[in-house]
Amino acid sequence: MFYTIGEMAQKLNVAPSTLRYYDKEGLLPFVERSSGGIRMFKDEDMDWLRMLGCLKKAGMPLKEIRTFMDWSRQGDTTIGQRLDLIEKQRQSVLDQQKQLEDTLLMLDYKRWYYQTAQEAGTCAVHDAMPLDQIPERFRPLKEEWKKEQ
Amino acid sequence: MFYTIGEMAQKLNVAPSTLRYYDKEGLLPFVERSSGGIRMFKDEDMDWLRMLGCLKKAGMPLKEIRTFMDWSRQGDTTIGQRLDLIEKQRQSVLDQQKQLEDTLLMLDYKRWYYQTAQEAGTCAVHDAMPLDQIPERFRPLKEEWKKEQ
DNA sequence: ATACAACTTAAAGCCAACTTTAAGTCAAGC
DNA sequence: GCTTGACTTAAAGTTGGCTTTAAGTTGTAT
Repeated sequence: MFYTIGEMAQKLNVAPSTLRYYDKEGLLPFVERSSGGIRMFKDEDMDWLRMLGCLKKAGMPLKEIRTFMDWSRQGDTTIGQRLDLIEKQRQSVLDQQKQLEDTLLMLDYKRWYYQTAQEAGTCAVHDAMPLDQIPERFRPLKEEWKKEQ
Repeated sequence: MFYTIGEMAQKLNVAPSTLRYYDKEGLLPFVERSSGGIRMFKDEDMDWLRMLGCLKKAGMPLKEIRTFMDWSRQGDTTIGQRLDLIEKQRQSVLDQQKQLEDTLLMLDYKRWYYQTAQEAGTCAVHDAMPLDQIPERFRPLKEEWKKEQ
Protein backbone atom coordinates (compact mmCIF):
# COMPACT_ATOMS: atom_id res chain seq x y z
CA MET A 1 0.00 0.00 0.00
CA PHE A 2 1.50 3.30 -1.11
CA TYR A 3 0.63 6.91 -0.41
CA THR A 4 1.40 10.09 -2.31
CA ILE A 5 3.08 12.96 -0.52
CA GLY A 6 -0.28 14.70 -0.17
CA GLU A 7 -1.91 11.70 1.46
CA MET A 8 1.02 11.19 3.81
CA ALA A 9 1.06 14.87 4.71
CA GLN A 10 -2.63 14.68 5.60
CA LYS A 11 -2.07 11.59 7.77
CA LEU A 12 0.71 13.41 9.63
CA ASN A 13 -1.07 16.76 9.64
CA VAL A 14 1.81 18.66 8.01
CA ALA A 15 2.16 20.48 4.68
CA PRO A 16 3.44 18.50 1.68
CA SER A 17 6.16 21.13 1.27
CA THR A 18 7.39 20.22 4.75
CA LEU A 19 7.86 16.59 3.74
CA ARG A 20 9.67 17.70 0.56
CA TYR A 21 11.90 19.90 2.69
CA TYR A 22 12.69 16.99 5.04
CA ASP A 23 13.47 14.82 2.04
CA LYS A 24 15.79 17.48 0.60
CA GLU A 25 17.56 17.66 3.96
CA GLY A 26 18.25 13.92 3.85
CA LEU A 27 15.77 12.96 6.56
CA LEU A 28 13.74 10.62 4.36
CA PRO A 29 16.28 8.58 2.33
CA PHE A 30 13.99 5.53 2.43
CA VAL A 31 11.15 7.01 0.39
CA GLU A 32 10.72 5.20 -2.93
CA ARG A 33 9.75 6.81 -6.23
CA SER A 34 7.47 5.77 -9.06
CA SER A 35 8.96 5.43 -12.57
CA GLY A 36 7.78 8.99 -13.17
CA GLY A 37 9.56 10.35 -10.08
CA ILE A 38 6.55 10.62 -7.75
CA ARG A 39 7.34 9.85 -4.10
CA MET A 40 5.63 6.68 -2.87
CA PHE A 41 5.34 6.49 0.94
CA LYS A 42 4.84 3.12 2.60
CA ASP A 43 3.02 2.32 5.84
CA GLU A 44 6.31 1.56 7.55
CA ASP A 45 7.64 5.03 6.64
CA MET A 46 5.11 6.33 9.15
CA ASP A 47 7.15 4.82 12.01
CA TRP A 48 10.16 6.92 11.17
CA LEU A 49 8.09 10.02 10.45
CA ARG A 50 6.33 9.62 13.79
CA MET A 51 9.70 9.27 15.51
CA LEU A 52 10.93 12.30 13.61
CA GLY A 53 7.94 14.27 14.86
CA CYS A 54 8.64 13.18 18.42
CA LEU A 55 12.31 14.16 18.27
CA LYS A 56 11.33 17.49 16.77
CA LYS A 57 8.82 18.10 19.56
CA ALA A 58 11.58 17.21 22.00
CA GLY A 59 13.51 20.15 20.56
CA MET A 60 16.06 18.21 18.54
CA PRO A 61 17.30 20.18 15.52
CA LEU A 62 16.80 18.61 12.07
CA LYS A 63 20.56 18.33 11.61
CA GLU A 64 20.85 16.04 14.61
CA ILE A 65 17.85 14.03 13.50
CA ARG A 66 19.62 13.59 10.18
CA THR A 67 22.74 12.38 11.95
CA PHE A 68 20.60 9.82 13.75
CA MET A 69 19.05 8.76 10.44
CA ASP A 70 22.50 8.41 8.86
CA TRP A 71 23.69 6.26 11.76
CA SER A 72 20.60 4.07 11.48
CA ARG A 73 21.41 3.39 7.84
CA GLN A 74 25.01 2.52 8.68
CA GLY A 75 23.88 -0.51 10.65
CA ASP A 76 24.83 -2.16 13.91
CA THR A 77 28.24 -0.50 14.29
CA THR A 78 26.54 2.78 15.27
CA ILE A 79 24.28 1.39 18.01
CA GLY A 80 26.41 3.01 20.71
CA GLN A 81 26.28 6.44 19.09
CA ARG A 82 22.54 6.21 18.63
CA LEU A 83 22.07 5.19 22.25
CA ASP A 84 24.18 8.17 23.38
CA LEU A 85 22.09 10.56 21.28
CA ILE A 86 18.85 9.11 22.66
CA GLU A 87 20.12 9.44 26.23
CA LYS A 88 21.25 13.01 25.63
CA GLN A 89 17.84 13.87 24.25
CA ARG A 90 16.13 12.06 27.12
CA GLN A 91 18.03 14.22 29.57
CA SER A 92 17.06 17.30 27.59
CA VAL A 93 13.39 16.31 27.89
CA LEU A 94 13.77 15.83 31.65
CA ASP A 95 15.34 19.30 31.88
CA GLN A 96 12.52 20.78 29.84
CA GLN A 97 9.95 19.13 32.09
CA LYS A 98 11.57 20.70 35.13
CA GLN A 99 11.60 24.04 33.36
CA LEU A 100 7.92 23.79 32.45
CA GLU A 101 7.05 23.02 36.05
CA ASP A 102 8.79 26.20 37.21
CA THR A 103 7.03 28.14 34.49
CA LEU A 104 3.67 26.66 35.45
CA LEU A 105 4.14 27.71 39.07
CA MET A 106 4.96 31.21 37.91
CA LEU A 107 1.89 31.30 35.65
CA ASP A 108 -0.29 29.95 38.47
CA TYR A 109 0.99 32.71 40.69
CA LYS A 110 0.30 35.33 38.05
CA ARG A 111 -3.15 33.86 37.48
CA TRP A 112 -3.95 34.13 41.16
CA TYR A 113 -2.45 37.64 41.16
CA TYR A 114 -4.73 38.84 38.37
CA GLN A 115 -7.80 36.96 39.59
CA THR A 116 -7.41 38.71 42.94
CA ALA A 117 -6.73 42.02 41.24
CA GLN A 118 -9.80 41.56 39.05
CA GLU A 119 -12.04 40.97 42.07
CA ALA A 120 -10.60 44.02 43.79
CA GLY A 121 -10.73 46.06 40.60
CA THR A 122 -7.08 47.09 40.97
CA CYS A 123 -3.59 45.61 41.14
CA ALA A 124 -2.98 47.89 44.13
CA VAL A 125 -4.56 45.18 46.29
CA HIS A 126 -1.22 43.39 46.16
CA ASP A 127 0.91 46.34 47.25
CA ALA A 128 0.53 45.86 50.97
CA MET A 129 -0.73 42.30 51.11
CA PRO A 130 0.64 40.45 54.12
CA LEU A 131 2.51 37.23 53.37
CA ASP A 132 -0.13 35.07 55.04
CA GLN A 133 -2.76 36.11 52.49
CA ILE A 134 -0.61 34.77 49.65
CA PRO A 135 -1.40 31.09 48.99
CA GLU A 136 1.30 28.92 50.50
CA ARG A 137 2.48 27.39 47.26
CA PHE A 138 3.49 30.79 45.91
CA ARG A 139 5.47 31.92 48.93
CA PRO A 140 8.72 30.10 48.16
CA LEU A 141 8.53 31.66 44.69
CA LYS A 142 8.57 35.18 46.08
CA GLU A 143 11.32 34.32 48.54
CA GLU A 144 13.47 32.91 45.77
CA TRP A 145 13.10 36.09 43.73
CA LYS A 146 14.27 38.24 46.61
CA LYS A 147 17.22 35.95 47.26
CA GLU A 148 18.54 36.02 43.72
CA GLN A 149 18.68 39.77 43.42
CA MET B 1 21.96 50.06 43.25
CA PHE B 2 22.40 50.15 39.46
CA TYR B 3 23.87 47.70 36.97
CA THR B 4 25.25 48.22 33.47
CA ILE B 5 23.91 46.13 30.64
CA GLY B 6 26.98 43.90 30.86
CA GLU B 7 26.48 43.23 34.56
CA MET B 8 22.77 42.54 34.09
CA ALA B 9 23.46 40.25 31.16
CA GLN B 10 25.89 38.28 33.31
CA LYS B 11 23.34 37.99 36.12
CA LEU B 12 20.76 36.66 33.66
CA ASN B 13 23.24 34.60 31.69
CA VAL B 14 22.38 36.17 28.33
CA ALA B 15 24.40 38.29 25.86
CA PRO B 16 24.28 42.08 26.25
CA SER B 17 23.17 42.28 22.62
CA THR B 18 20.11 40.23 23.56
CA LEU B 19 19.07 42.77 26.19
CA ARG B 20 19.61 45.59 23.68
CA TYR B 21 17.45 43.69 21.22
CA TYR B 22 14.69 43.26 23.82
CA ASP B 23 14.91 46.96 24.63
CA LYS B 24 14.65 47.88 20.95
CA GLU B 25 11.58 45.65 20.67
CA GLY B 26 9.89 47.55 23.48
CA LEU B 27 10.17 44.81 26.09
CA LEU B 28 12.15 46.91 28.57
CA PRO B 29 10.51 50.36 28.62
CA PHE B 30 11.29 50.78 32.31
CA VAL B 31 15.07 50.80 31.98
CA GLU B 32 16.54 54.17 32.98
CA ARG B 33 19.49 55.90 31.37
CA SER B 34 22.44 57.88 32.69
CA SER B 35 22.93 61.44 31.48
CA GLY B 36 25.31 60.01 28.92
CA GLY B 37 22.75 57.52 27.58
CA ILE B 38 24.07 54.40 29.34
CA ARG B 39 21.33 51.95 30.42
CA MET B 40 21.04 51.65 34.21
CA PHE B 41 19.29 48.48 35.35
CA LYS B 42 17.74 48.35 38.82
CA ASP B 43 17.27 45.35 41.08
CA GLU B 44 13.53 45.43 40.54
CA ASP B 45 14.04 45.19 36.78
CA MET B 46 15.17 41.63 37.46
CA ASP B 47 11.59 40.67 38.37
CA TRP B 48 10.29 41.54 34.93
CA LEU B 49 13.32 40.05 33.18
CA ARG B 50 12.86 36.84 35.12
CA MET B 51 9.20 36.77 34.16
CA LEU B 52 10.17 37.51 30.56
CA GLY B 53 12.55 34.55 30.65
CA CYS B 54 9.80 32.33 32.02
CA LEU B 55 7.30 33.36 29.36
CA LYS B 56 9.92 32.83 26.69
CA LYS B 57 10.70 29.35 28.00
CA ALA B 58 6.96 28.67 27.96
CA GLY B 59 7.14 29.33 24.22
CA MET B 60 5.50 32.75 24.18
CA PRO B 61 6.70 34.88 21.24
CA LEU B 62 8.35 38.22 22.03
CA LYS B 63 5.50 40.08 20.33
CA GLU B 64 2.99 38.65 22.78
CA ILE B 65 5.29 39.36 25.70
CA ARG B 66 5.43 42.94 24.49
CA THR B 67 1.65 43.10 24.35
CA PHE B 68 1.58 41.93 27.96
CA MET B 69 4.18 44.57 28.88
CA ASP B 70 2.13 47.28 27.15
CA TRP B 71 -1.02 46.22 29.00
CA SER B 72 0.84 46.27 32.31
CA ARG B 73 1.83 49.86 31.69
CA GLN B 74 -1.74 50.83 30.81
CA GLY B 75 -2.90 50.07 34.34
CA ASP B 76 -5.89 48.42 35.96
CA THR B 77 -8.21 48.60 32.93
CA THR B 78 -6.27 45.78 31.25
CA ILE B 79 -6.36 43.27 34.13
CA GLY B 80 -8.87 41.10 32.28
CA GLN B 81 -6.79 40.94 29.13
CA ARG B 82 -3.68 40.10 31.09
CA LEU B 83 -5.51 37.35 32.95
CA ASP B 84 -6.74 35.90 29.64
CA LEU B 85 -3.21 35.88 28.23
CA ILE B 86 -1.85 34.20 31.35
CA GLU B 87 -4.56 31.54 31.20
CA LYS B 88 -3.96 30.92 27.52
CA GLN B 89 -0.26 30.48 28.22
CA ARG B 90 -0.99 28.25 31.18
CA GLN B 91 -3.01 25.96 28.94
CA SER B 92 -0.17 25.95 26.43
CA VAL B 93 2.23 24.83 29.15
CA LEU B 94 -0.14 22.03 30.18
CA ASP B 95 -0.30 20.90 26.53
CA GLN B 96 3.47 21.01 26.26
CA GLN B 97 3.81 18.91 29.41
CA LYS B 98 1.53 16.27 27.94
CA GLN B 99 3.57 16.34 24.74
CA LEU B 100 6.85 15.93 26.61
CA GLU B 101 5.47 12.93 28.47
CA ASP B 102 4.63 11.20 25.18
CA THR B 103 8.08 12.06 23.87
CA LEU B 104 9.74 10.74 27.01
CA LEU B 105 7.93 7.42 26.69
CA MET B 106 9.12 7.17 23.10
CA LEU B 107 12.70 8.00 24.11
CA ASP B 108 12.54 5.47 26.96
CA TYR B 109 11.40 2.86 24.48
CA LYS B 110 14.21 3.74 22.07
CA ARG B 111 16.68 3.70 24.92
CA TRP B 112 15.58 0.20 25.91
CA TYR B 113 15.66 -0.77 22.23
CA TYR B 114 19.29 0.29 21.79
CA GLN B 115 20.42 -0.99 25.19
CA THR B 116 19.04 -4.40 24.27
CA ALA B 117 20.56 -4.18 20.79
CA GLN B 118 23.91 -3.17 22.28
CA GLU B 119 23.95 -6.20 24.58
CA ALA B 120 23.04 -8.48 21.67
CA GLY B 121 25.46 -6.71 19.34
CA THR B 122 22.80 -6.22 16.70
CA CYS B 123 19.40 -4.56 16.18
CA ALA B 124 18.21 -7.80 14.63
CA VAL B 125 17.45 -9.02 18.14
CA HIS B 126 14.22 -7.01 17.89
CA ASP B 127 13.05 -8.46 14.58
CA ALA B 128 11.29 -11.51 15.97
CA MET B 129 10.96 -10.52 19.62
CA PRO B 130 7.72 -11.81 21.10
CA LEU B 131 5.47 -9.18 22.66
CA ASP B 132 5.96 -10.56 26.18
CA GLN B 133 9.67 -9.75 26.09
CA ILE B 134 8.93 -6.09 25.51
CA PRO B 135 8.56 -4.22 28.83
CA GLU B 136 4.90 -3.63 29.57
CA ARG B 137 5.04 0.12 29.56
CA PHE B 138 6.13 0.15 25.92
CA ARG B 139 3.46 -2.21 24.63
CA PRO B 140 0.62 0.33 24.33
CA LEU B 141 3.04 2.49 22.39
CA LYS B 142 3.61 -0.19 19.73
CA GLU B 143 -0.12 -0.96 19.58
CA GLU B 144 -0.93 2.69 19.03
CA TRP B 145 1.52 2.90 16.16
CA LYS B 146 -0.07 -0.06 14.41
CA LYS B 147 -3.54 1.39 14.91
CA GLU B 148 -2.73 4.75 13.39
CA GLN B 149 -1.36 3.38 10.16
C1' DA C 1 -7.06 12.45 -26.42
C1' DT C 2 -7.67 15.86 -23.30
C1' DA C 3 -8.33 18.11 -19.12
C1' DC C 4 -7.02 18.81 -14.59
C1' DA C 5 -5.47 18.09 -10.03
C1' DA C 6 -1.49 16.74 -7.84
C1' DC C 7 2.91 15.86 -8.35
C1' DT C 8 8.19 17.46 -9.51
C1' DT C 9 12.45 20.77 -8.90
C1' DA C 10 15.31 24.84 -7.91
C1' DA C 11 15.40 29.03 -6.14
C1' DA C 12 13.76 32.72 -3.70
C1' DG C 13 11.23 34.50 0.21
C1' DC C 14 9.86 34.77 5.03
C1' DC C 15 9.86 34.97 10.09
C1' DA C 16 11.63 34.96 14.72
C1' DA C 17 15.27 35.74 17.48
C1' DC C 18 19.32 36.95 17.78
C1' DT C 19 24.39 38.31 16.55
C1' DT C 20 27.75 40.95 14.26
C1' DT C 21 29.70 45.00 12.35
C1' DA C 22 31.00 49.72 12.00
C1' DA C 23 31.47 53.96 13.70
C1' DG C 24 31.32 56.46 17.43
C1' DT C 25 30.68 57.95 22.86
C1' DC C 26 31.23 57.40 27.89
C1' DA C 27 33.64 56.98 32.15
C1' DA C 28 37.15 55.06 35.38
C1' DG C 29 42.07 54.65 36.33
C1' DC C 30 46.60 56.42 35.68
C1' DG D 1 44.49 64.67 29.52
C1' DC D 2 44.89 60.14 27.77
C1' DT D 3 44.11 55.35 27.39
C1' DT D 4 41.11 51.63 27.53
C1' DG D 5 37.27 48.82 27.97
C1' DA D 6 32.46 48.96 28.04
C1' DC D 7 28.98 51.29 26.45
C1' DT D 8 25.86 53.54 22.32
C1' DT D 9 23.21 53.18 17.65
C1' DA D 10 21.72 51.65 13.04
C1' DA D 11 22.05 48.43 9.84
C1' DA D 12 23.34 44.24 7.97
C1' DG D 13 24.06 39.27 8.57
C1' DT D 14 22.88 34.57 10.43
C1' DT D 15 20.26 30.40 11.58
C1' DG D 16 16.53 27.24 11.54
C1' DG D 17 12.57 25.74 9.65
C1' DC D 18 9.76 26.12 6.68
C1' DT D 19 6.62 28.30 2.54
C1' DT D 20 6.02 30.23 -1.87
C1' DT D 21 6.86 30.75 -6.64
C1' DA D 22 7.64 29.45 -11.28
C1' DA D 23 7.97 26.36 -14.71
C1' DG D 24 7.25 21.99 -15.90
C1' DT D 25 5.64 16.67 -15.50
C1' DT D 26 2.60 12.77 -14.06
C1' DG D 27 -1.31 10.15 -13.87
C1' DT D 28 -6.31 9.52 -13.44
C1' DA D 29 -11.01 10.33 -15.05
C1' DT D 30 -13.91 11.20 -18.79
